[in-house]
Amino acid sequence: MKEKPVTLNDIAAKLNITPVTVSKALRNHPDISPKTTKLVKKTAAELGYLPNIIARNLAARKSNTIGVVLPKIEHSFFASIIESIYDIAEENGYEVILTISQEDNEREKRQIQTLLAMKVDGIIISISEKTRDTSIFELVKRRGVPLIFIDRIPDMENINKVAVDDRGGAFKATEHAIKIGYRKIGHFAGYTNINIGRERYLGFKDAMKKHKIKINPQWVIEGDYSEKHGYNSFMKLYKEKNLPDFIFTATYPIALGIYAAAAEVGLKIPDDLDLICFGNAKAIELLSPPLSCVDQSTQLISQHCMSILLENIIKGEEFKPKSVLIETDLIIRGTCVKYNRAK
Amino acid sequence: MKEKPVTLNDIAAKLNITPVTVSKALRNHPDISPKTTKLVKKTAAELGYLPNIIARNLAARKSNTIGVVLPKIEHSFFASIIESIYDIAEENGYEVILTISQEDNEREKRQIQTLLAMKVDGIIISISEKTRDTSIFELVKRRGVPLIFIDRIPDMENINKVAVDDRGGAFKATEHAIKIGYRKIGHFAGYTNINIGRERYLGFKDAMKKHKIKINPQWVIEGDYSEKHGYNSFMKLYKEKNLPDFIFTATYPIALGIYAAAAEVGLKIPDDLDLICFGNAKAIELLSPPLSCVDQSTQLISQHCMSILLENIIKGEEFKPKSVLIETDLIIRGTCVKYNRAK
DNA sequence: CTGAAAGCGCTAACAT
DNA sequence: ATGTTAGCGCTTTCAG
Repeated sequence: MKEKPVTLNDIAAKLNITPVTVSKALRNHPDISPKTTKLVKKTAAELGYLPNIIARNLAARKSNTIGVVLPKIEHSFFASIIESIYDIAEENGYEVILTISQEDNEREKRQIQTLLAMKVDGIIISISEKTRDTSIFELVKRRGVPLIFIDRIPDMENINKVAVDDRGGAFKATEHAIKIGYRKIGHFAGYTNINIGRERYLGFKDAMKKHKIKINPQWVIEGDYSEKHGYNSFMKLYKEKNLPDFIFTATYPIALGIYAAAAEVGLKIPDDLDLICFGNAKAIELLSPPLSCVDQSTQLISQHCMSILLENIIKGEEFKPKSVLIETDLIIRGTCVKYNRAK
Repeated sequence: MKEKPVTLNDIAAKLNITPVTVSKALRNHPDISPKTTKLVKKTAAELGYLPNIIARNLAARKSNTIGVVLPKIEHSFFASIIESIYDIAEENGYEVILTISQEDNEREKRQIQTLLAMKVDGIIISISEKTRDTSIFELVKRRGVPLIFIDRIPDMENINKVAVDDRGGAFKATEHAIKIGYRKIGHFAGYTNINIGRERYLGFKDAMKKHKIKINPQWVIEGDYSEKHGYNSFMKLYKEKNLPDFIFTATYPIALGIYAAAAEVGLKIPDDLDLICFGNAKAIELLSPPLSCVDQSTQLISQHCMSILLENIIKGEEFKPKSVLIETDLIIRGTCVKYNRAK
């Protein structure tokens, strides 16, 4: 019933040559004469030969695969990043194995172990919001497996990383709000145990400090990166009748939560409450009003990430860790346009 | 410098037993005494042993991996599906290898070949919008690799599939528009060479026919599933001053394109043009007005899909193909609420 | 309960 | 230019 897969041996037998010759021919090894190579390839195609990648990887001690660990995929930032990673990997002849930690650091750890066990040639990771223990990353390094962090990066020395200029971007956004006239400014922050939450908060602080505006600590609310955080934090302040005029949010889902909450209680954006967020997405472009944001190029992140990782894979031990910082762009749409609280 | 990975042999040597015993102990084989098993596991942990999955798979002729081929990932429908697939796979001890065809049928074909070459235990696929040739799927079947199609399904006999009741859902949406009073109804369709495009069009037609409304062919525009299709098709009709009162779109990105185009030319939704789309997403819930839609449960799709596939993997040859049809729900939000063209 | 033998399908090094 | 030998690290019979 079930077709037995053809192997190197089958095609060798048919041609009265050895499997080794076939193997080499298939991989365009210069040893083999063009004539034989051609013949072998033709026969392989006829028989519907597909190499057993598992056996190949075992023998070659190389998997031609890179592992990726992302905290989420249902988020346009990560979805977009992984799409380009796949594209670039394919162009360079690599497979990719994606795992999703779901923001769970234990799961993340298990997934990294699995990736090591699968003998991936390199690992790309954006850590979960709960990750604090870096020992697993040290293990990867000790094993000599090239590793690169993107966007969400632990505090470690001598690592490859592609970070976004979170602090600078947050500064730009906050300063823009100040420049158009806002003073009562809040920040719905991400957890500050992780770089992106911390840096975005610092950028916010930098701008406030530069313009000598006192930060109202009640308006700075730390939480996760979700809509829920935005919704709940807004509602809390709303019930306390303690809303600021303007909020800078650490992610776009947080802003989405605010949109939903504001609609629910009948407050108008940007008239009653104005906003800007960190991170771009199709979803916020079509909001009403379209949400302004700090844009981070996922294209650039993926490109730098892959080029560093591939170089590291090729050079191996002698490769010196590289670090790239991606600049951000301020995109002003329907929010954060002008001061709306002329009381 | 680089740590050499510990193997079965290393831990066998240390314990003065054979690798075979170690191998069995690690996998809780009943052969081995609890005492030895415990000792082996302890030592393995101490040495930081990680099994070489490649070698294991080669020897066991089983990869414990399922392959997934999706046309896109930056689309909330697929992102959501793949997230649950990962979760369910993990619960059942399977790895997943995801590939993305980017709606390219050639790439899709290569990816399926790679998956076969990697000896995956099963394959889940949602075909690209261009796929017409089904020979590669026949090959998979001949090779005896369990295969299941989800959502986008080719015309084939005897296959596992989890489809959505596209026709019924499209009917519901269109009929709802008719019931609230619309008569000038258009449909921005997907390519009808693929089931979802075809079925959604048929559902639209069913409803029109049932209510004896003539379909204006100029208002039925076939295209891909993108925003661009929505934008361009809207603009075309707009320029011809030939817009219908109401449009049912085959996907939510198409509707997003219409929102963008309408905003550009200053037409108000739902007053000047009303809409409903097939497929739900966070992004459309927060539009202004929130877009009504036909909702398809990604949860259910993933669950059925995985349970059928896993059963097929276990039963092998004797398994009879299964087919599931997922019902849809009409979600009415800020569009498609009442007839707005009281002229 | 433990081990010895054999091999999964392929590739790398070394001949010829 | 082709073949020989050996082995990647593990698992599966089958013997003891």
